[in-house]
Amino acid sequence: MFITAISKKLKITTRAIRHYEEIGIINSKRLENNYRYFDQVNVDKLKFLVRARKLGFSLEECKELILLFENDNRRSEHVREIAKNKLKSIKKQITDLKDLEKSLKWLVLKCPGDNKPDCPIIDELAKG
Amino acid sequence: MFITAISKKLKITTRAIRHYEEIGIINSKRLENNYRYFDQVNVDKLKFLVRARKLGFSLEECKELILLFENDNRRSEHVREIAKNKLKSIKKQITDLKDLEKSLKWLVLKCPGDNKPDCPIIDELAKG
DNA sequence: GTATACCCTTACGTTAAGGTCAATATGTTT
DNA sequence: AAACATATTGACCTTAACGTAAGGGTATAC
Repeated sequence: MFITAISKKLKITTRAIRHYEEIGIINSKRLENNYRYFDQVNVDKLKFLVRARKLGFSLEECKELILLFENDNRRSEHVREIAKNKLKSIKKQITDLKDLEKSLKWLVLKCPGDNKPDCPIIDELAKG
Repeated sequence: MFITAISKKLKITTRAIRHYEEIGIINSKRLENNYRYFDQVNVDKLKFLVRARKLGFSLEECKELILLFENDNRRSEHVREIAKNKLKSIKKQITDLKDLEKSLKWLVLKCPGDNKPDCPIIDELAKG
């Protein structure tokens, strides 16, 4: 398959695909005219990558996962460890964002939102 | 105050402070030796900025908030609108992350995490 | 007179792509 | 064969908020 066909199939841009190749996550063959050609193996890898990205893994992490994907001697504990770490960081992000949400909610609630300058939000940010 | 003193006081790096100045959010005076000098007004602005950053506002948003902070003719509804928009985007981020968390949790649970290659996480990412 | 603790500017690196470009390549009309 | 439309290529620019390093000035203490 050519790059545009895959990009449509996987709903990602051609630019993204080239980027993944540039940083060595995936690869492709070249035809005589220098066009990229993706065989089934490469398409499957790309599919894997897209799915992993959707699960929140960074490209670095995806790279690692693909190596495991391709390694028949992998240990599932290794894969699980990566997923657990990601889960941990996602949990932290959620906690942090919830804290922000709480503070912001409270401030928005306290602010009259009228045409006068007195504003508890500004006051809170400015307080000594 | 000099830049290092403030950075220690506000627990941010000197690089961050210079950056804020570079992009025109804050400003400072210069002494004869070209050192930055921050008077009380500038320190207060920086404090405001640091607090706003902690609440998750981008530097662009902080810039806007500081303009309102300094504008005695502001309307509190303007400030409230900015905070409400931020709140909305934070809520969306939380929802998205929770979805990821759910998927990952399930995968981690299903994976045996032993020394064998069979891994439901890999299978899930690779599935047709 | 040198050690150290500051301070300065310039400028490239980071994440994960998206945008834009000119230069080729291919395919279809005329 | 020439004109035109569409694909593809690599390369460089941009984003956010700094981090990091290089290379050099200044101030105080010992």
